[in-house]
Amino acid sequence: MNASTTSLRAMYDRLLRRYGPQHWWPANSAFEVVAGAILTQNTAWTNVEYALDNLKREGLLSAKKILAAHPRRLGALLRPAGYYNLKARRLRAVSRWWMDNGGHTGLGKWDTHVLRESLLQVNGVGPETADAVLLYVFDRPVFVVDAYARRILARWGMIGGEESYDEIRAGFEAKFRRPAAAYNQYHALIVRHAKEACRKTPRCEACCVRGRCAFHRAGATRG
DNA sequence: ACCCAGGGTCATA
DNA sequence: TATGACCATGGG
Repeated sequence: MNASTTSLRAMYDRLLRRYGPQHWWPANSAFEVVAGAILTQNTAWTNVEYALDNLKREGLLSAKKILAAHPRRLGALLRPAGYYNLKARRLRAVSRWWMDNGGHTGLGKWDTHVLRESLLQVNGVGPETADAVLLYVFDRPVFVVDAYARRILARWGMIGGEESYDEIRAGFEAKFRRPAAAYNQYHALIVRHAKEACRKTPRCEACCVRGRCAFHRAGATRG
């Protein structure tokens, strides 16, 4: 991570001033965050909401109910989120993990590193999903490196863009040591900024690594 | 008709 | 270790 450009603290202050607190993760329970983290993999959040609404309506938004549900039925409810067969399996896997380890109460007592390694053993949970759960479910001070964060850090000149997940994460955390609340806020602000700015300006400063980003390519929008 | 979205796994070389 | 195929829907 290249610190020669803008400081992470300065960018954080600017984003917070511009957008205000973001109140993430949108959910009514800890397990809903876990489910959302799986469902949002490479998927627009609006589609995830449809699937989460389906689960709620059917009373299936808990680890226990998901494990008890027929895989066929679970898949049908997840359909709007895409990859629904895959995600049905992943949701089951993470539900099993959740239940076997005492849910929010039991897992909450674990050391952060141990918790992360355990999450990574679950099929369908990779580094980003694991970090999202650590941060938004268990309030651990970790930086979630999603596609937006990668693009923005590249746009800010802090990374080249080709670095590994763990490299970016470690670099960020080394230069921005804060309580979990700040990492929570930062990640949410990045997503907010990337989405918002990218849809309103011809050459946004949020996600365009060089020149126009994919969203602004000819034909994508009339920007 | 194309492009994209809050990734991860698995097979192959 | 590192690429590539695969997973699939809804919205711009």
